[in-house]
Amino acid sequence: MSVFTKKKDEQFMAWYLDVIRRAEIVDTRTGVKGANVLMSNGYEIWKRMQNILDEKFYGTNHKTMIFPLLIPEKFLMMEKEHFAGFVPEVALVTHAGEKKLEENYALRPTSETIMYHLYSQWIRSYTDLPLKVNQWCNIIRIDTKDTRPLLRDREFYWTEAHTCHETAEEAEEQVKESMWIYSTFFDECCLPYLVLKRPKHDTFPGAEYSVAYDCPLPDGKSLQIGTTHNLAQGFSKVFKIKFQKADGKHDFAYQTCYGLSTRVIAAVIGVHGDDRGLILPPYLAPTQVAIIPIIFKSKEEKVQKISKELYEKIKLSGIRVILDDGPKTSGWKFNEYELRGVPIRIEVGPRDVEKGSVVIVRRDTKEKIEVKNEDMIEEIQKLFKAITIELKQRAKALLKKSVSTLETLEEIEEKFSTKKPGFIRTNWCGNKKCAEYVKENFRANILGTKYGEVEQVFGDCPVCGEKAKHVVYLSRTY
RNA sequence: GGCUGGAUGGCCUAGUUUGGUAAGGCUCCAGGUUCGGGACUUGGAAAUCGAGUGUUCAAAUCACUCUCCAGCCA
Repeated sequence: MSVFTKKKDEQFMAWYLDVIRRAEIVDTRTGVKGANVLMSNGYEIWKRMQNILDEKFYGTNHKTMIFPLLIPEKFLMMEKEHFAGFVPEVALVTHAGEKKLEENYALRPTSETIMYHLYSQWIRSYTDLPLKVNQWCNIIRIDTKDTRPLLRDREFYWTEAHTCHETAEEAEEQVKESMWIYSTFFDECCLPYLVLKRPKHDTFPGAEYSVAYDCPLPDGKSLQIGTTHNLAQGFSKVFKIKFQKADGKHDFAYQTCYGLSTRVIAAVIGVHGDDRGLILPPYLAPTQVAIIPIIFKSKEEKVQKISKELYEKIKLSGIRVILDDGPKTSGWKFNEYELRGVPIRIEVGPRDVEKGSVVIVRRDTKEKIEVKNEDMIEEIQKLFKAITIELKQRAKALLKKSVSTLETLEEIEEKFSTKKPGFIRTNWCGNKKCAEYVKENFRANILGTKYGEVEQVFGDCPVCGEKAKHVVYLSRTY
């Protein structure tokens, strides 16, 4: 059996780039760095993700809206911290053709400013609260030379939700609700992750605190796949989102926001793929079942006919199925659908037609089973569940394998000198200087402390030797 | 931000040292034989060599400028 992709285990990035190109997830040949085509296979995955999330957003009374792409530059400057955090990477529209504009517009790097400008006009009374708005859109951040398709782009798609509340407690509740939405979503994507409260110096510009979802990748780095921020009244005071309370007094809204992007696609691909290509969770896969007729000369008619019948039957049951009766050889097709991560392949050959059965092959385990035609639909449904469980178990195993608890600087240094360091769980004094030391010496970040769980410190800060305040997680990040 | 490479049919690459008819593989198209793990064969299509300027009888090749891409480092 020859190998059709690069070795994932040995050169992860080369494997990743090879696979997303060949599986037609993205095409980068647009002439603009970091702004790529999300091709049908990639977009269909994103669409499934949108469906899963939208169901949760609607179930929790979020409204969907779309705000403009163009934001007055002056809005971005209103919140000083926010401005400082984002401006270096903001794309500015300064001209219409040759003519200079009187006022510059930013292409949204994120929508806080434009949304909150409107919120201040919409909200008058506590009866207008809570306000929970989600939008699906693209955003532009010219932040880096070091772009990687889906992992770090200059233009990408995301969901951003922005909420306003009457009290700090309600905002805190909203943070938890967002975490429920995201966590259950990541679970459905079969992703492993840690939920970490970011240290003060790595908090979203303008926010009170930030919580992030960090996914381990098999190459020993981590990927931030979502964030939730408690904004408190930082923005509402600047944008004057003010309301009158039941007791007649006035207050500024307590706000939260949370977002996640097409990066999640990269995480699914990176976590689950193998040397043959993608492995997609059945509920995300654009195509769930591929039927491949095995044509032999003189027996082709029967095989074609049965394949077609089975195809219609599966399609009718609501499963996303394709029948590939094209001229390529069957071997070619096997490899192609494995590359694309189709969870289940059905082979229909003369032998099967004789027996009134089919051969079903699982993408995740490569296991082949023979199933009677009449049991086929039921078996497919069963396999979807089994594959999902298998992928979740793999995710869990990867997370477990990725975290190592270490106490001394020497141990940490040694771990970071290995090929796949993963997450390191250790103690921290809370001092920014020690975080900078980690950054400079290990090219790693202090991601933060476990959210919703106080972990007992088990030693001193490995960097400065002072008494530790927190148990934190470090890793190299994308 | 710094350094180092690179840009030639849809894709990958040769050709640049020493200026002179742009070559090969993959893919694609047509036909024939095939099909239970990327088949074989015959024929065909497809490139103003990243952009611009210069040198020259002549530039993919030399010089200068620019753009974009990749990798490594900060």
